[in-house]
Amino acid sequence: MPKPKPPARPRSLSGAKTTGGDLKRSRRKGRGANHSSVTIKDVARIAGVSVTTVSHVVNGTRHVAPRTSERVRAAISDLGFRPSAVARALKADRSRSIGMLVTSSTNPFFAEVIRGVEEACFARGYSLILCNTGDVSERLESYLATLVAKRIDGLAVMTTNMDHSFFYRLSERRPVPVVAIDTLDVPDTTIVNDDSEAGGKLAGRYLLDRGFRRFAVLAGLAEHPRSRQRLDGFRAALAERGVALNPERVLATDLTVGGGFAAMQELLDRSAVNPPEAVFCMNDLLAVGGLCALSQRGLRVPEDLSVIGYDDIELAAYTVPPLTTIRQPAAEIGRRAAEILVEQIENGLTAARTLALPPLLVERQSVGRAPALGNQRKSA
Amino acid sequence: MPKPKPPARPRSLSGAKTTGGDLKRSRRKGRGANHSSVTIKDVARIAGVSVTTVSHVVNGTRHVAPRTSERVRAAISDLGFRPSAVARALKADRSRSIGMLVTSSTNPFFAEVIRGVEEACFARGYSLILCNTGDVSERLESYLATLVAKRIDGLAVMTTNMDHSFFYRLSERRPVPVVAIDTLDVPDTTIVNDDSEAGGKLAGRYLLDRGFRRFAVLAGLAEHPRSRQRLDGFRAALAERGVALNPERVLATDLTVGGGFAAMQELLDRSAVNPPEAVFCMNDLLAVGGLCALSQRGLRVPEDLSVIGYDDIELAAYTVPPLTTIRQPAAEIGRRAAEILVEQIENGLTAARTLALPPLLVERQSVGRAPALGNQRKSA
DNA sequence: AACGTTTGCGCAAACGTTTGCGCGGCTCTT
DNA sequence: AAGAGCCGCGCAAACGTTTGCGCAAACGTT
Repeated sequence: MPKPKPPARPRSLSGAKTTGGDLKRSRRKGRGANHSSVTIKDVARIAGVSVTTVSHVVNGTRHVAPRTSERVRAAISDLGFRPSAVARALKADRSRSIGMLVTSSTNPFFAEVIRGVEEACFARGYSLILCNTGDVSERLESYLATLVAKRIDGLAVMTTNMDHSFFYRLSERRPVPVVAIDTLDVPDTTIVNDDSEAGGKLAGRYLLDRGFRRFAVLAGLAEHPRSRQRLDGFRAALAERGVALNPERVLATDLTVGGGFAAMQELLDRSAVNPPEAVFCMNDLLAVGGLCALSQRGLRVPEDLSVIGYDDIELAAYTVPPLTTIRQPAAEIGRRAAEILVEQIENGLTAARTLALPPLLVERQSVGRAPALGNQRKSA
Repeated sequence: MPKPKPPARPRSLSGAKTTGGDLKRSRRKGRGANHSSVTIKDVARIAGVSVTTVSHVVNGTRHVAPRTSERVRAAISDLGFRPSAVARALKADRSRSIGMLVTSSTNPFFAEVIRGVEEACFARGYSLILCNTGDVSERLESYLATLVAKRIDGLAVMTTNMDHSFFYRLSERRPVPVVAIDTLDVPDTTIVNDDSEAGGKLAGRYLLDRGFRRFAVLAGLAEHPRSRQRLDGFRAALAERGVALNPERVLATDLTVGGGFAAMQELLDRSAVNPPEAVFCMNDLLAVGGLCALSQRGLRVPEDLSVIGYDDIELAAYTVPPLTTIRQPAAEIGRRAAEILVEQIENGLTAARTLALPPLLVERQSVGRAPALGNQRKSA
């Protein structure tokens, strides 16, 4: 029973001009000598002005005489007045907060995107409500209900295995502007992405340039549209040079380290004869797992097998060996998504569009050179 | 003088271009046939009852005749009514959201803790507002102001390099219950932690048991209290067996992969003669960086040098070699912190206390055995 | 039949803001 | 000297809930 501290709030009541009636509550709401719930009325009383005036000096919404304004400001800082965002939200019907639905905020790539979103939101004066759905639909529904109840101004969605019906349902009675991140093909919705097809091509061409011809890929599950797109790009790059990708060498797995580890093992088992020279992993997590599996089997990277990843998570620079990978500008994706969202919130809905940021090849040490082409010079 | 901003709230879909002058808002608030801003009044009207009754059936706060209740429920679902959490927050002076101040949500350990916090908050009906401070104090202040304005019900703080003045300032006019995570020695505040000293001991004893005697430590910067505590535990374990830790073999670095990489290089440079047999890294990020540096130098782990980490981030199981480490129950720490916070919010402030969850040694492959003791049998 | 008691529900105030409307007093013009 | 305009400010009504108080009708008891 920690006795609350002495009343930080003088509350010199009455004494002022209100002639309304003689009964005055000395304390609002049973909250005795409680914390700083000082309201605009308190400020007004102390400064000897109306709440209107206080509001206007706080917001700079109309001219106030310098002397008055000064008194008000003094009262505000004396009392430590903080306008209630809650009351404002009620009045203005905008909460200045946006919700973010994400499969798992612990995925390093997602985490980076989230940071970008949060950063940009903050810069624009919005707060971010984080919601981990784990892609389970009841949680998702429940979160959505909460967010709607909280009257969020916008919604950012980054979910891997979301079926599209979700977006359909969302758009039919769309409560707020929505932006989808790192996804594809969602109807009538603005999307921010990297250009995954370009990324896949980058990987394919690079591997070809290094002289490789026999590839394997650790792909996402079939539902994951991003990894399908990357695969398309990869295949396209191969096709440009007349190289085919053996479908049996494309393994679907979920996009986790564990998935990569297991998939790589399976790949090795499957391809005892005629093994691939290089494997393209749909994300760095997969690559990390794959690297680990290779090492367990006593295979060296890149001497025995080359590996290329996707995302360029922070750790990719410090794997053994450091991972050559396709960089997605994760934080930038997040930032842009948030900016677009805020833009939509503040300037009204614009037509849905897709923004695809260019990926970038980051050359490190997990990709070697095919022996037969060792003499060929490329990209210092 | 700042011209008041333009109305700027079109909100209505592009359908009808409302020419000025002909004002005939058929809906409240100029929001055309827009989304679900249906209020309790609408429900009341449709159901033919008072708002009081609607409120009571929504909240189950008093008996309502079955027939009435049924009508109300029907109206609610017909109209898609969602009570406004904003209005509720205003009325009840509790927002059912809590703020989380964190240095960087991208750190894998933090990310896991955050997930735990978020999960537990959600389970208790609270939402989480995520704030990345990057440990820069202006951002922190700014976030704090925002959170206070939003009338958060509680605050979780997980910041690495926070000086204590912050907590002092926080506690002097404490706006809400606060819980600090993964920190130490903050005055008058509930803390949730792992028992880092025990963790340090675990690491020390394990390494000793494996026969090692010459150690190095990749520590956090001096300010980081957690790593100081881990170091204390480590030293204590060594002292139990009369082994000393050479202070020159304790490197202070910031707790990142890059930091670990650099620190390991420096360590190697420094200790060309009489190199350590095993190095204790204050977190797994450091260890990952260290592993990478070792590999670059052509040193094998654990044959040439053993490495033990701290945290057990997900990736630790997939490094090359897989990392032996001290596991912190990260998500559990987050969950417990959130539960304590909610408890404080709902049942009033309790005395500040510290909860230290036990860490656990996870044996993998980055720690070998000292040659001289190779014959000794221990834990399969 | 008269009177308590219970049942079922509504009135209206309050939560902390913002903002349209309007009202005095001052200054300027003629 | 008198109107016109401007300057500085306040009143009060919202925004969408919750909830203390109280009222009418139905019920149960003598």
